[in-house]
Amino acid sequence: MKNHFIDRLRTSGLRPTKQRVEICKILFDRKETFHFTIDRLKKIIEKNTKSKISLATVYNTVHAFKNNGYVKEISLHGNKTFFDTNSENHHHLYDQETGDLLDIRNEDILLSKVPPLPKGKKIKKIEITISIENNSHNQKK
Amino acid sequence: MKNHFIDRLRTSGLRPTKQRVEICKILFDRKETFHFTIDRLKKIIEKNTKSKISLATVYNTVHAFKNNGYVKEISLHGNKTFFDTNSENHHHLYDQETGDLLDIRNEDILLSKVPPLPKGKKIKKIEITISIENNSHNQKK
DNA sequence: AATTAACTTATAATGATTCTAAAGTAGAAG
DNA sequence: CTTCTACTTTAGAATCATTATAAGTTAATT
Ligand SMILES: [Mn+2]
Ligand SMILES: [Mn+2]
Ligand SMILES: [Zn+2]
Ligand SMILES: [Zn+2]
Repeated sequence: MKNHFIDRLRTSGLRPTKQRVEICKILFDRKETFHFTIDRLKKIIEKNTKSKISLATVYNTVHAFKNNGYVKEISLHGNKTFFDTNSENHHHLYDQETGDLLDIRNEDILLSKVPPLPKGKKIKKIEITISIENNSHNQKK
Repeated sequence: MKNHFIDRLRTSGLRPTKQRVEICKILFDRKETFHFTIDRLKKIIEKNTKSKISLATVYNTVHAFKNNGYVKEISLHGNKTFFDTNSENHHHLYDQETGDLLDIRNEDILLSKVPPLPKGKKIKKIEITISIENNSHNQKK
Protein backbone atom coordinates (compact mmCIF):
# COMPACT_ATOMS: atom_id res chain seq x y z
CA MET A 1 0.00 0.00 0.00
CA LYS A 2 0.90 3.59 -0.47
CA ASN A 3 1.72 4.33 3.18
CA HIS A 4 4.84 2.32 2.62
CA PHE A 5 6.10 4.96 0.22
CA ILE A 6 5.14 7.78 2.50
CA ASP A 7 7.21 6.25 5.27
CA ARG A 8 10.28 6.09 3.08
CA LEU A 9 9.77 9.66 2.05
CA ARG A 10 9.15 10.85 5.61
CA THR A 11 12.13 9.04 7.06
CA SER A 12 14.22 10.57 4.28
CA GLY A 13 13.01 13.99 5.40
CA LEU A 14 10.90 14.49 2.29
CA ARG A 15 7.29 15.59 1.95
CA PRO A 16 5.19 13.17 -0.08
CA THR A 17 4.53 15.26 -3.13
CA LYS A 18 2.88 13.98 -6.29
CA GLN A 19 6.24 13.74 -8.08
CA ARG A 20 7.95 11.90 -5.28
CA VAL A 21 5.15 9.41 -4.86
CA GLU A 22 5.41 8.66 -8.58
CA ILE A 23 9.11 8.02 -8.20
CA CYS A 24 8.39 5.71 -5.27
CA LYS A 25 5.87 3.72 -7.27
CA ILE A 26 8.43 3.03 -9.94
CA LEU A 27 11.23 2.25 -7.54
CA PHE A 28 9.54 0.36 -4.74
CA ASP A 29 6.26 -1.03 -6.03
CA ARG A 30 7.76 -4.23 -7.38
CA LYS A 31 8.95 -7.61 -6.21
CA GLU A 32 12.30 -7.67 -7.97
CA THR A 33 15.34 -5.47 -7.68
CA PHE A 34 15.28 -2.51 -10.04
CA HIS A 35 18.49 -1.26 -11.61
CA PHE A 36 18.20 2.12 -13.27
CA THR A 37 19.78 5.33 -14.49
CA ILE A 38 18.31 8.74 -13.70
CA ASP A 39 17.33 9.31 -17.23
CA ARG A 40 15.59 6.00 -17.68
CA LEU A 41 13.67 6.57 -14.46
CA LYS A 42 12.60 9.98 -15.72
CA LYS A 43 11.34 8.49 -18.98
CA ILE A 44 9.36 5.79 -17.19
CA ILE A 45 7.69 8.34 -14.95
CA GLU A 46 6.76 10.52 -17.88
CA LYS A 47 5.32 7.57 -19.76
CA ASN A 48 3.30 6.44 -16.73
CA THR A 49 1.90 9.84 -15.84
CA LYS A 50 1.77 11.32 -19.34
CA SER A 51 3.28 14.50 -17.93
CA LYS A 52 6.72 16.00 -17.48
CA ILE A 53 8.80 15.82 -14.35
CA SER A 54 11.81 17.99 -13.76
CA LEU A 55 15.19 16.35 -14.07
CA ALA A 56 16.28 18.13 -10.87
CA THR A 57 13.44 16.53 -8.93
CA VAL A 58 14.46 13.08 -10.08
CA TYR A 59 18.08 13.66 -9.14
CA ASN A 60 17.19 15.19 -5.80
CA THR A 61 14.81 12.43 -4.80
CA VAL A 62 17.07 9.58 -5.84
CA HIS A 63 19.98 11.15 -3.99
CA ALA A 64 17.87 11.56 -0.87
CA PHE A 65 16.97 7.87 -1.06
CA LYS A 66 20.60 7.02 -1.56
CA ASN A 67 21.62 9.05 1.48
CA ASN A 68 18.99 7.27 3.51
CA GLY A 69 19.91 3.80 2.35
CA TYR A 70 16.84 3.04 0.23
CA VAL A 71 18.81 2.82 -3.00
CA LYS A 72 22.49 2.42 -3.70
CA GLU A 73 24.86 3.41 -6.43
CA ILE A 74 26.58 0.71 -8.47
CA SER A 75 30.12 0.96 -9.86
CA LEU A 76 30.12 0.20 -13.56
CA HIS A 77 32.09 1.48 -16.51
CA GLY A 78 30.24 3.89 -18.67
CA ASN A 79 29.10 7.44 -18.67
CA LYS A 80 25.96 7.31 -16.56
CA THR A 81 25.50 6.38 -12.94
CA PHE A 82 23.47 3.25 -12.15
CA PHE A 83 21.33 2.91 -9.05
CA ASP A 84 19.87 -0.18 -7.43
CA THR A 85 16.73 -0.55 -5.32
CA ASN A 86 18.39 -3.46 -3.56
CA SER A 87 20.47 -1.56 -1.03
CA GLU A 88 21.77 -4.68 0.73
CA ASN A 89 25.37 -5.66 0.14
CA HIS A 90 25.14 -7.88 -2.92
CA HIS A 91 26.82 -8.55 -6.23
CA HIS A 92 26.08 -8.45 -9.94
CA LEU A 93 26.18 -10.25 -13.24
CA TYR A 94 26.64 -7.70 -15.96
CA ASP A 95 26.15 -8.21 -19.67
CA GLN A 96 27.73 -5.25 -21.42
CA GLU A 97 26.35 -6.30 -24.78
CA THR A 98 22.72 -6.12 -23.70
CA GLY A 99 23.09 -3.81 -20.71
CA ASP A 100 21.44 -6.45 -18.47
CA LEU A 101 22.37 -6.22 -14.83
CA LEU A 102 21.29 -9.10 -12.57
CA ASP A 103 21.59 -9.53 -8.83
CA ILE A 104 23.63 -12.48 -7.66
CA ARG A 105 22.00 -14.27 -4.74
CA ASN A 106 24.23 -14.41 -1.68
CA GLU A 107 24.18 -18.19 -1.62
CA ASP A 108 25.42 -18.27 -5.22
CA ILE A 109 28.74 -16.59 -4.58
CA LEU A 110 31.52 -17.01 -2.04
CA LEU A 111 34.62 -14.94 -1.48
CA SER A 112 36.59 -17.28 0.71
CA LYS A 113 39.83 -15.35 1.08
CA VAL A 114 40.33 -11.61 1.48
CA PRO A 115 43.67 -9.82 1.47
CA PRO A 116 45.33 -8.37 4.57
CA LEU A 117 44.25 -4.78 5.12
CA PRO A 118 46.47 -1.78 5.77
CA LYS A 119 47.04 -1.03 9.48
CA GLY A 120 44.06 0.68 11.09
CA LYS A 121 41.67 -0.03 8.22
CA LYS A 122 38.64 -2.26 8.03
CA ILE A 123 36.36 -3.44 5.24
CA LYS A 124 33.56 -1.05 4.44
CA LYS A 125 32.03 -2.75 1.44
CA ILE A 126 32.81 -5.45 -1.12
CA GLU A 127 31.60 -5.17 -4.68
CA ILE A 128 31.92 -8.04 -7.14
CA THR A 129 30.91 -7.63 -10.76
CA ILE A 130 31.01 -10.61 -13.07
CA SER A 131 30.87 -9.43 -16.67
CA ILE A 132 29.50 -11.96 -19.10
CA GLU A 133 29.35 -12.32 -22.86
CA ASN A 134 28.06 -14.73 -25.46
CA ASN A 135 29.73 -18.11 -25.68
CA SER A 136 30.45 -17.39 -29.32
CA HIS A 137 33.06 -14.73 -28.49
CA ASN A 138 36.71 -15.54 -29.21
CA GLN A 139 35.87 -19.13 -29.88
CA LYS A 140 38.69 -21.59 -30.54
CA LYS A 141 38.69 -22.58 -34.17
CA MET B 1 65.17 0.95 -22.32
CA LYS B 2 63.22 3.19 -24.59
CA ASN B 3 62.66 0.66 -27.37
CA HIS B 4 60.21 -0.96 -25.05
CA PHE B 5 57.97 2.10 -25.31
CA ILE B 6 58.32 2.31 -29.02
CA ASP B 7 57.13 -1.27 -29.34
CA ARG B 8 53.99 -0.55 -27.37
CA LEU B 9 53.33 2.50 -29.47
CA ARG B 10 53.99 0.68 -32.74
CA THR B 11 51.85 -2.31 -31.87
CA SER B 12 49.11 0.14 -30.94
CA GLY B 13 49.42 1.65 -34.40
CA LEU B 14 50.91 4.88 -33.09
CA ARG B 15 53.98 6.79 -34.19
CA PRO B 16 56.42 7.44 -31.38
CA THR B 17 56.07 11.18 -31.08
CA LYS B 18 57.62 13.26 -28.31
CA GLN B 19 54.28 13.53 -26.51
CA ARG B 20 53.52 9.85 -26.70
CA VAL B 21 56.95 8.83 -25.50
CA GLU B 22 56.48 11.11 -22.49
CA ILE B 23 53.19 9.42 -21.71
CA CYS B 24 54.89 6.04 -21.99
CA LYS B 25 57.62 7.06 -19.57
CA ILE B 26 55.08 7.97 -16.95
CA LEU B 27 52.92 4.92 -17.50
CA PHE B 28 55.40 2.14 -18.12
CA ASP B 29 58.78 3.20 -16.74
CA ARG B 30 58.11 1.89 -13.24
CA LYS B 31 58.06 -1.32 -11.25
CA GLU B 32 54.67 -0.93 -9.58
CA THR B 33 51.20 -0.68 -10.99
CA PHE B 34 50.14 2.88 -11.69
CA HIS B 35 46.52 3.93 -11.17
CA PHE B 36 45.64 7.28 -12.68
CA THR B 37 43.09 9.67 -14.08
CA ILE B 38 43.61 11.50 -17.36
CA ASP B 39 43.97 14.80 -15.67
CA ARG B 40 46.51 13.65 -13.12
CA LEU B 41 48.54 12.05 -15.92
CA LYS B 42 48.45 15.32 -17.83
CA LYS B 43 49.68 17.27 -14.79
CA ILE B 44 52.54 14.83 -14.20
CA ILE B 45 53.67 15.11 -17.81
CA GLU B 46 53.58 18.88 -17.68
CA LYS B 47 55.58 18.94 -14.48
CA ASN B 48 58.18 16.53 -15.88
CA THR B 49 58.64 18.26 -19.19
CA LYS B 50 57.90 21.83 -18.07
CA SER B 51 55.72 22.23 -21.13
CA LYS B 52 52.07 21.83 -22.04
CA ILE B 53 50.51 18.81 -23.64
CA SER B 54 47.10 18.84 -25.23
CA LEU B 55 44.31 17.15 -23.33
CA ALA B 56 43.14 15.52 -26.54
CA THR B 57 46.54 13.87 -27.02
CA VAL B 58 46.44 12.40 -23.54
CA TYR B 59 42.94 11.05 -24.05
CA ASN B 60 43.74 9.68 -27.47
CA THR B 61 46.92 7.94 -26.40
CA VAL B 62 45.46 6.41 -23.25
CA HIS B 63 42.46 5.16 -25.20
CA ALA B 64 44.73 3.62 -27.81
CA PHE B 65 46.63 1.81 -25.05
CA LYS B 66 43.36 0.69 -23.57
CA ASN B 67 42.16 -0.69 -26.89
CA ASN B 68 45.41 -2.56 -27.25
CA GLY B 69 45.40 -4.00 -23.76
CA TYR B 70 48.28 -2.01 -22.27
CA VAL B 71 46.10 -0.23 -19.74
CA LYS B 72 42.64 -0.96 -18.46
CA GLU B 73 39.77 1.04 -17.08
CA ILE B 74 38.68 0.49 -13.50
CA SER B 75 35.06 0.68 -12.30
CA LEU B 76 34.80 3.05 -9.36
CA HIS B 77 32.20 5.50 -8.17
CA GLY B 78 33.04 9.09 -8.86
CA ASN B 79 33.08 11.54 -11.66
CA LYS B 80 36.39 10.73 -13.36
CA THR B 81 37.54 7.56 -15.03
CA PHE B 82 40.46 5.67 -13.49
CA PHE B 83 42.95 3.71 -15.52
CA ASP B 84 45.41 1.04 -14.49
CA THR B 85 48.76 0.08 -16.01
CA ASN B 86 48.23 -3.44 -14.71
CA SER B 87 46.03 -4.79 -17.46
CA GLU B 88 45.94 -8.36 -16.08
CA ASN B 89 42.72 -9.50 -14.46
CA HIS B 90 43.19 -8.43 -10.84
CA HIS B 91 41.36 -6.80 -7.98
CA HIS B 92 41.57 -3.72 -5.77
CA LEU B 93 41.54 -2.34 -2.29
CA TYR B 94 40.03 1.12 -2.39
CA ASP B 95 40.15 3.75 0.31
CA GLN B 96 37.58 6.38 -0.58
CA GLU B 97 38.77 8.68 2.18
CA THR B 98 42.31 8.98 0.87
CA GLY B 99 41.70 8.00 -2.76
CA ASP B 100 44.30 5.20 -2.42
CA LEU B 101 43.84 2.33 -4.81
CA LEU B 102 45.96 -0.79 -4.25
CA ASP B 103 46.27 -3.95 -6.30
CA ILE B 104 45.32 -7.16 -4.55
CA ARG B 105 47.76 -9.98 -5.29
CA ASN B 106 46.11 -13.00 -6.84
CA GLU B 107 47.23 -15.27 -4.02
CA ASP B 108 45.59 -12.94 -1.51
CA ILE B 109 42.04 -13.36 -2.74
CA LEU B 110 39.86 -16.30 -3.66
CA LEU B 111 36.42 -16.36 -5.17
CA SER B 112 35.49 -19.96 -4.54
CA LYS B 113 31.93 -19.99 -5.80
CA VAL B 114 30.45 -18.24 -8.82
CA PRO B 115 26.77 -18.12 -9.73
CA PRO B 116 25.22 -20.07 -12.60
CA LEU B 117 25.30 -18.05 -15.80
CA PRO B 118 22.43 -17.38 -18.18
CA LYS B 119 22.16 -19.87 -21.04
CA GLY B 120 24.73 -19.28 -23.77
CA LYS B 121 26.83 -16.86 -21.72
CA LYS B 122 30.31 -17.18 -20.31
CA ILE B 123 32.42 -15.14 -17.93
CA LYS B 124 34.31 -12.31 -19.59
CA LYS B 125 35.84 -10.62 -16.56
CA ILE B 126 35.50 -10.51 -12.79
CA GLU B 127 36.10 -7.31 -10.87
CA ILE B 128 36.27 -7.26 -7.08
CA THR B 129 36.65 -3.99 -5.22
CA ILE B 130 37.08 -4.04 -1.46
CA SER B 131 36.41 -0.58 -0.07
CA ILE B 132 38.11 0.14 3.22
CA GLU B 133 37.85 2.83 5.88
CA ASN B 134 39.41 3.72 9.20
CA ASN B 135 38.74 1.41 12.12
CA SER B 136 37.35 4.38 14.02
CA HIS B 137 34.25 4.60 11.81
CA ASN B 138 30.91 3.66 13.36
CA GLN B 139 32.59 2.26 16.41
CA LYS B 140 30.50 0.51 19.05
CA LYS B 141 30.29 2.70 22.16
C1' DA C 1 -7.92 31.17 4.78
C1' DA C 2 -3.30 32.87 5.89
C1' DT C 3 1.54 31.94 6.56
C1' DT C 4 5.78 29.84 5.64
C1' DA C 5 9.18 26.54 4.76
C1' DA C 6 9.65 23.11 1.56
C1' DC C 7 9.19 21.99 -3.20
C1' DT C 8 9.21 21.87 -8.44
C1' DT C 9 10.70 23.69 -12.38
C1' DA C 10 13.19 25.81 -16.31
C1' DT C 11 17.33 27.17 -17.16
C1' DA C 12 22.19 28.13 -16.40
C1' DA C 13 26.60 26.50 -14.79
C1' DT C 14 30.03 23.04 -14.33
C1' DG C 15 33.13 19.39 -15.41
C1' DA C 16 34.54 15.32 -17.89
C1' DT C 17 34.99 13.68 -22.29
C1' DT C 18 34.80 13.86 -27.34
C1' DC C 19 34.97 16.30 -31.70
C1' DT C 20 36.82 19.51 -35.20
C1' DA C 21 39.68 21.59 -38.25
C1' DA C 22 43.85 24.02 -38.89
C1' DA C 23 48.80 23.96 -38.35
C1' DG C 24 52.91 20.88 -37.48
C1' DT C 25 55.76 16.61 -37.96
C1' DA C 26 57.41 11.65 -38.78
C1' DG C 27 58.69 8.71 -42.08
C1' DA C 28 58.90 7.22 -46.84
C1' DA C 29 60.64 8.05 -51.24
C1' DG C 30 63.52 10.10 -54.44
C1' DC D 1 69.00 16.24 -48.05
C1' DT D 2 64.40 17.71 -49.91
C1' DT D 3 59.80 16.83 -50.93
C1' DC D 4 55.53 14.79 -50.05
C1' DT D 5 51.84 13.00 -47.49
C1' DA D 6 49.51 10.77 -44.02
C1' DC D 7 49.48 11.02 -39.32
C1' DT D 8 49.57 14.00 -35.21
C1' DT D 9 49.04 17.84 -32.06
C1' DT D 10 46.56 21.45 -30.58
C1' DA D 11 43.12 25.03 -29.08
C1' DG D 12 38.83 25.54 -28.87
C1' DA D 13 34.06 24.12 -29.57
C1' DA D 14 30.53 20.65 -28.78
C1' DT D 15 28.33 17.24 -26.08
C1' DC D 16 26.51 14.98 -22.19
C1' DA D 17 25.82 13.96 -17.33
C1' DT D 18 25.26 16.20 -13.25
C1' DT D 19 24.66 20.13 -10.04
C1' DA D 20 23.29 24.87 -8.90
C1' DT D 21 20.14 28.82 -9.06
C1' DA D 22 16.29 31.44 -8.34
C1' DA D 23 11.45 32.31 -9.28
C1' DG D 24 6.98 30.61 -8.90
C1' DT D 25 4.05 26.72 -6.44
C1' DT D 26 2.40 23.81 -2.75
C1' DA D 27 2.11 21.02 1.65
C1' DA D 28 1.35 21.52 6.20
C1' DT D 29 0.36 24.13 10.21
C1' DT D 30 -2.33 27.64 12.60
MN1 LIG E 1 34.19 4.02 -19.42
MN1 LIG F 1 29.13 8.47 -7.88
ZN1 LIG G 1 21.53 -5.18 -7.59
ZN1 LIG H 1 45.27 -2.28 -10.38
